[in-house]
Amino acid sequence: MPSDRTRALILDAAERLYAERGFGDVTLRDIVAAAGVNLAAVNYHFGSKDELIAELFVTRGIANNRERLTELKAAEVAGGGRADVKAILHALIGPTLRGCLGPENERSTASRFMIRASIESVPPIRRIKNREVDHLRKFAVAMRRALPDCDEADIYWGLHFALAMAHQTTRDAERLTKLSDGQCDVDDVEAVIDRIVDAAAMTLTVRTTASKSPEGAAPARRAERLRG
Amino acid sequence: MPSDRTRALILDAAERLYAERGFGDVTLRDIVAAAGVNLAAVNYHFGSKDELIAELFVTRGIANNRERLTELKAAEVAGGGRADVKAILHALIGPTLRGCLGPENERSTASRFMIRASIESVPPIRRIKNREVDHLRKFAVAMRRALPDCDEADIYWGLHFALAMAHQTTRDAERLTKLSDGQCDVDDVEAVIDRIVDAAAMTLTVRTTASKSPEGAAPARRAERLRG
DNA sequence: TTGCAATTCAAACAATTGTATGAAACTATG
DNA sequence: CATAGTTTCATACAATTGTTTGAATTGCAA
Repeated sequence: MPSDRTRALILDAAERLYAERGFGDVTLRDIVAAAGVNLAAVNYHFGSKDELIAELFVTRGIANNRERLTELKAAEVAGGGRADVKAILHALIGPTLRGCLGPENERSTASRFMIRASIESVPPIRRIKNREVDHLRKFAVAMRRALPDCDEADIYWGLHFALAMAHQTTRDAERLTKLSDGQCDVDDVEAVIDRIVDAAAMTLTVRTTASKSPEGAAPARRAERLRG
Repeated sequence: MPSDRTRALILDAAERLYAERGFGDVTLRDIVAAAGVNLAAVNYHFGSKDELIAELFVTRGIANNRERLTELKAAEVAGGGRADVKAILHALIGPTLRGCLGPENERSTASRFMIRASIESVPPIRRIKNREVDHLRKFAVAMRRALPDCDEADIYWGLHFALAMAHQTTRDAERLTKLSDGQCDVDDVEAVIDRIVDAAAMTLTVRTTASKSPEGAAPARRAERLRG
C-alpha cells in the first residue's frame, strides 16, 4: 500500500520549480520545501535527484509525444490517409507552443518543463534524449507522403526549422516583444503557431527562384505541391 | 607593469572550457588547472567568478557585434546605401554560424562561447544581455529600408526567425544529422547559411497565398520587393 | 491490541565550490 | 643592494548540495 501522495507532491513541486527557474537554480531543499515534505523523501522515493529528473522527463516527454501524434493522426484521417504539409507542422509544434506561450495562467508547467529540459542539457536527460529522433522520424514519414517529390534532406531541414522557430520563440519571446516594442504579439498563441507553420511550410514548398549562390551551395527545393 | 600573462591564460582557458562543457559543469578549479595558474589568481585578477564570465561575455559580444555590423555596412555600401534582404540576413547570422559549424579545427571558441552564453542564462550574463536588443535594432532599420512596404511586425518576426534557425542549428546539428542519416550536411557552413538566409528571406518577401486561418490570425505579408 | 512493514523525520556526512588569507617569490625602482 | 609594490602560491574557510542514517511515526493485518 504505497503512499503515492508524497511522491506526487515531489513531482509536482519539482516540475514547477524546474520550469520556472531552470535546473541550475533549484536544489532538492527548494523542492521539498515547496512540496512540504521531508528532504530524505526524495531519495527514498526516487533514489536520487537525477532519477527524479529523469522520471519527470520521460513522463512528460511521452505525454507530449502522444499529444503530437494524436494531432498528426487526426490530420491524416481528415486528409484521407495523407496529411497536408501545414497540418503536419501544426501537429509538430502546436502542443508545445500552446503550453508555453499565451496568458500566464493558461500555460502548462509540463510544456515549460520540457522546454527547460531541451535547453539546459543536464546529464540525466542527455542520456535519454536519443529517443526523440525516433519520434521525429514519424513526422518525416508523414511529410514525405505529403511532398513525394521533395528532396529528402529538404524535408529534414524543414522540420528542423519548424522546431527551431517554435523553440526559440518560447525562449526569446521577451526579447522579441522588447525589440518590436510590443508589435509582435506572442500572447496570441494560435497566430504565432500559424506564423511559424506558414514560414516552415514555405521553406518546404516554395521553389527558391533567385539563389545567392548560383553554384548550387543551397540546393533548390523540388517541391511542387502545396495542399494547404 | 601588470603581468597580463596570467590574466590572458585564465581568459583563454575559461572561454574554451565554457564553450566546450557549458557554465554548469566548469569550476574555477577546472579553469585554473587548464590555464596552469593558481586558484587564487582568478579572484586576484577578476574579483570573482561572475566578473570573469561577464568580462568574457562583453568582450566577445562586442567583437561579434562588430563583425556583424562590418558585414552589414559592406552590404549597404555595395548596394548604394541600401542592402538587400538576403545580404542583411547574411550579415546577421553569418559570423556566428561560421564560428560554430564546419570542421572542428576551423571553429572559434569565441562563437561557441557566445552560443553557450545565449543558451545557459547564467546570472552575470543575464544582467548584461539587454544591450543585444539595441544591436538588433540596427538590422531592423536596415531591413525596413530594404522592404519599405513590409509590415513592421513582420520584419521583427523575420529577424527573429533567422536568429532562431541559426541558433538552433548550432545547438541541434547533431540531432539533425542523426535524424537525416547524414543527408543534411551541417559541415558545409556556407550552404547552411544560405539555406537559413533563403528561408528567412522567404518569410519576409513571399506573400502567403493560402492561409490556414482566413480570419486573419496570421497577417498576410505586404512585401512586394525581393532584390536578392 | 500487537507486530511488522512502510514511511517520515531530524540530523549528520562527505564532497564540492567560490572566496579569503598570509606568507613567499618576483619585479622594478631608488 | 635594498626595498616597496605586485603577483603567485598553498592552504584554509564558509557555505551549499546531494546523500545517508537511524530513530520515530504511521498504517494495516493478524
